[in-house]
Amino acid sequence: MSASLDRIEKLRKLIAYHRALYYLFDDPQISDATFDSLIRELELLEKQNPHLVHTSSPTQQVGAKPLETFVKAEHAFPMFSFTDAFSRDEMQAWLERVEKYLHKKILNSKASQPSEKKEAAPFYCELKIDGLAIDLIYKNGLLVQAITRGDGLVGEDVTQNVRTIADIPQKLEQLGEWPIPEYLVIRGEVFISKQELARINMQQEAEGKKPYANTRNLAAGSLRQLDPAITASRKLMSFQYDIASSVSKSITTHEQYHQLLASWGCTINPHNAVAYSLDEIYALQAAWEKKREALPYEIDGLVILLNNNDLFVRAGVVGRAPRGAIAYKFLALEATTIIRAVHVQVGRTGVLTPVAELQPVAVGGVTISHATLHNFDEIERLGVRIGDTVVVTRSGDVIPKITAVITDLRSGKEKKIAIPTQCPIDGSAVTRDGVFIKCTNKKCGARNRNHIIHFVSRGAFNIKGLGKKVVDRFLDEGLIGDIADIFTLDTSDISVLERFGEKSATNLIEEINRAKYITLSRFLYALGIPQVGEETADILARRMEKDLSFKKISIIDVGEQGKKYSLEVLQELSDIGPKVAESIFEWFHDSHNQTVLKKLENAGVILEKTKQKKQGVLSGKTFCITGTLATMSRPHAKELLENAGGIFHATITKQTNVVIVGENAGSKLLQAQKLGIEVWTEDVFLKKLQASEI
DNA sequence: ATCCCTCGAGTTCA
DNA sequence: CTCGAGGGAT
Repeated sequence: MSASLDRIEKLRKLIAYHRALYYLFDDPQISDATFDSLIRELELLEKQNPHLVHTSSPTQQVGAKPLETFVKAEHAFPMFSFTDAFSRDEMQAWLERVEKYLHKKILNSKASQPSEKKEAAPFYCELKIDGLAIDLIYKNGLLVQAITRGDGLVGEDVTQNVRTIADIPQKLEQLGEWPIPEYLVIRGEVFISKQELARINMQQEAEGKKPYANTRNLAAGSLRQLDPAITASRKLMSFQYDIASSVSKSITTHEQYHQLLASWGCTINPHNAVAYSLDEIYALQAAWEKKREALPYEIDGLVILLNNNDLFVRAGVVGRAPRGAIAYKFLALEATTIIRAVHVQVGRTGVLTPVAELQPVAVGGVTISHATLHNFDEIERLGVRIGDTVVVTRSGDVIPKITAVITDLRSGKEKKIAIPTQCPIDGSAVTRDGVFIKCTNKKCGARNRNHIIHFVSRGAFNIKGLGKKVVDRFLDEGLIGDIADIFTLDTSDISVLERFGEKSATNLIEEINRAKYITLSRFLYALGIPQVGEETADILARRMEKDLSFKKISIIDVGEQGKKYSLEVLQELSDIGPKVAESIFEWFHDSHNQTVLKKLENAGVILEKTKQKKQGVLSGKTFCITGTLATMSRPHAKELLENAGGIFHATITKQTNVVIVGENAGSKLLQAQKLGIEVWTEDVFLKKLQASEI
């Protein structure tokens, strides 16, 4: 119990500190998502320990106290914030809470039928824009005061600055049937576009000033300039979305508030919508999560309100937020968690890679339990220790990344991560090579295993049915010791293994026999020579094929007895310089490698000529694929491309002629647009292929 | 000597 | 997908 008390105290202090940075100084040092993550942990702990909750806790407060530089102004109607929901379950729970509190079903089964949509919708959904809320006070239709949220009760008077925002009317005009009340308090969001953030940050950088972290940050900073001229020079935008003061009794829904606001000349977000069911809300949320990138401004979710104003008021306020509304946020792309342990892996090249074992945490829709720390310099740079609370991100990239350590949450029991002095697999000595620490034993178990896995992988020997799991079993059973042993396996070796029947054993052996015929280029790649990947292997193969006859591995004349391909000759090849040449030379010079080559030859591995590049409609063009293609896998697309004479590359370069985009296109699409590269959809690609067959 | 471009290598979860 | 580093151009 005292451990959680300690954690609660630390969290409270930390949250109060970051909240002050955020609200008072517009200078957040952690992201909103990280902040949310901390708040949620505190809320959970407080829930488990209700006796420890008191009003001073940050969970019981809104915002922070205003700064002294602006004149304080009291809100006539307190400004609240919203409770967050991150999942459908939480939305469901919210609805149940509200219904229980009101003793009333919000959703009657009839209204959720599309044909019964004549009644007012139960929900109103708005985009939750990442800006700051503002109170706008109008007297007889004239804007007299604008107040920031502050702590919800007292904010700052920023009227002069707000007068520079075009989207906020200085004077309301009656455009429809509704008269403008004498006294009116409108709520709105002030924000700034992503484009404007980019423009201003470029300026800041040119002037050697600190760039703004995000659009919210910039909007807040711009609104709180003491000189309104600066505010005016930045294109602040605004939508108005609520009326706090009372209006005609005939207005019964939140949707009508928006119609009213529009009829008075306010700026309304055109994307707001009503919803008749939770399912509709889910669909909207999912749709916006996809489309958010395309919006000119940042949104971090949707705000869902009870559309009926009477019910909304009756639902009251809980803590700091109205019960009748909820912020349905998009999946956070980062979260905080604790490092439970650090394991060291050994890769094919002998590099020791530290991998953090994390307390599982949901980030961007998946549960993360491991994250690479890359190398020991990275650990040093982050200053991370075992037991630390860290920030894990998963933005755009699929691979989770530890981006920061929250040192304020340390209890003192965290352990430093020791730099290994020996290989964790076999205890061999290690050496330092740049940022990497490497196992010196070339036959190290882990290295051998990963080497074999590389050898049979697609792009190399491409032996189907021989993946990591099977390789591990064969190694454990002593069926194979090195890559060459694969080719001398026979059915009887395998079929004795558990869960390996006659049939699957035969299939695998057939697959292995088929793989014995391999192009020189793939063969060289499969060997796993350091610095030699697919491209370099191809260059090397094409050179060797010019003056050699094929089939026998022994024709590869590099290394100890090598005369044909000396270091000098290798370096003459494009893209091969002294380092790569030396790596190749050394690999062939190694006696163990020579033995393996001989074993491969004896086992019947036959080299074939690397395929000539075909001629076709796509000849001479270089292609790159991003996203998921609907009608074919990527390797298949690659094959089709090459059959039509095209060249496939995994990455976009200046030499790329065409980028083919599928579903969920990644960053490559943006890059292509930047470089002005032609973009084809899958349909266009298929049509071109068809044209080539005629 | 310096910059820019490209390749190699490592890695997560469902 | 991104980082680091090798290779080549300037």
